[in-house]
Amino acid sequence: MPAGTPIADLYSSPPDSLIGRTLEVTGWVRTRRDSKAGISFLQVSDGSCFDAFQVVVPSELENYESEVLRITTGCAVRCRGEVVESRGKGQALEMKAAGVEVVGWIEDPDSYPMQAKRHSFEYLREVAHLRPRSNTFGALGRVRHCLSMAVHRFMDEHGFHWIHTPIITANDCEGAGEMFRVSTLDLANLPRDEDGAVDFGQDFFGRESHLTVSGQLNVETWCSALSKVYTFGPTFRAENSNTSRHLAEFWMVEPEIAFADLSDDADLAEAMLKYLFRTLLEERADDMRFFQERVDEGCIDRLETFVDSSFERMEYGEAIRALEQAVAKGRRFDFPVSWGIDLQSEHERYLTEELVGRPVVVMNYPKDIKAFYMRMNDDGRTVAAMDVLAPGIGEIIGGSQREERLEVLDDRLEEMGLDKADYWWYRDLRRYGTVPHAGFGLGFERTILYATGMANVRDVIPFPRTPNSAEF
RNA sequence: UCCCCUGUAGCUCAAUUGGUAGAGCGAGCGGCUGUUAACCGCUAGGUUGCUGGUUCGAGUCCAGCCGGGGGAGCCA
Repeated sequence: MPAGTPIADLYSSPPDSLIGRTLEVTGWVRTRRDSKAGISFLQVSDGSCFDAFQVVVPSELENYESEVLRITTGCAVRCRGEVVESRGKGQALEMKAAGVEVVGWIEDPDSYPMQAKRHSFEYLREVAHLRPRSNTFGALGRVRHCLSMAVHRFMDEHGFHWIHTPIITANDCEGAGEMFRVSTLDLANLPRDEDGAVDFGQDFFGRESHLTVSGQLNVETWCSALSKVYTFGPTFRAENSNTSRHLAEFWMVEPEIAFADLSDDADLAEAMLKYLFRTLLEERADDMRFFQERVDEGCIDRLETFVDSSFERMEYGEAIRALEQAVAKGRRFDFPVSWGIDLQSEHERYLTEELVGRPVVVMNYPKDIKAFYMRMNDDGRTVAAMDVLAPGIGEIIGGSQREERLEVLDDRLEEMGLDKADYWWYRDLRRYGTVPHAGFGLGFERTILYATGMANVRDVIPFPRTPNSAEF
């Protein structure tokens, strides 16, 4: 019982090669329209491309009255018939059905959650199991896949190796935010040590373990052998953050390159993003056209401009000066601007949305606001860190050159009150054949937001996990 | 975690200063048409998120709880 010819194939093949052929189309009915001239029209979608395919059903079919006229939005069907030139406008080809089998009915059409009408994204989140059947989410599914494959293709073509860094980590030293605990202990009856603390020695791994917040530390080890590596997988943050750009479970691309500095890192970020967006424009033109028409009319222009222009690069110090100049001209910010501050959302927005008008890379931040592993610059007060800021989204990439000098790294660990012993294998990389290297993390969902003009990360991942929300 | 907004039919929303609910879309039926966001007519559909309070009377006011959204922080 194989599926029918993919509808994408019907649209990508020359019409002449299809006309006159008898074949099958399988999918879900988007709409049914009847003509009392004795025919019905079914728009059948199988998700292989944006467009549905029109099936013309003559009333002569033996199940026309009994079944075809009862077909509603959402029914699963198998249609067999001859491909003919369409007599109507709006499509070149259509199927003249010789048989229509209703494979799956809609139990109660009146309460079917995915009716043939516009739905709000908020509503669709409540029916995440059915929302893939909508135009928008079908398009997002194909776009997400396209970008995923483009990540791997870009990396592969540039000599990178995909490293499957662990999801579970027993290192309590990743540093970036709250972590989800992984445990097999009986929560109702926790083992205690003599001090009354939970005895994690009895836990599955014999120590505390968590879900990873980043594959970076692990992937650095493989970078120090295979030179060009990356991770691409889920990461987890137990932060209680409730915004349109945060998820508790999200996907991240993390390249790491050896014999490289921050400038090489920014070059890589630029080349990769351009490749991703160029691929998207080429391979999912149908879906992007939809986003342009219904979601964000500027999305295609934005990507085309991005692909054709170079990154705007800016030193942190320059960014501060630009903000101070804006203040001098009367621009108001809630948070005061001075050298040394971490940029607030409003500051980032100003830089990328107002000052530059497209993504901007801010480089070399004050050391006190950045992580221990970022490389100390010669000025002694900044580190080789970079953030790529995008309009409407904020930070889409965070990266840095890593500190490859053991003494400097140790100083930083001490300065930040971290225990060297916890980082023994990370420090080993600096003891044995250490090398300048750099990398970054690209937020995959935020990238999709930027590309499509969607406004909320919960809508660009199939099953969003956020505080208090893990249905489905 | 903090601040703001919000919760009425399957969905999107309306309901004057508190007087016990309406429309559009969707659905069902009928009409019309090679239709395509089809169109026209009729019909069905609601214990107004939950609990309590004020009042002669609560969708409307108050308190608590639950859910949704936006923003902040954290970051990707």
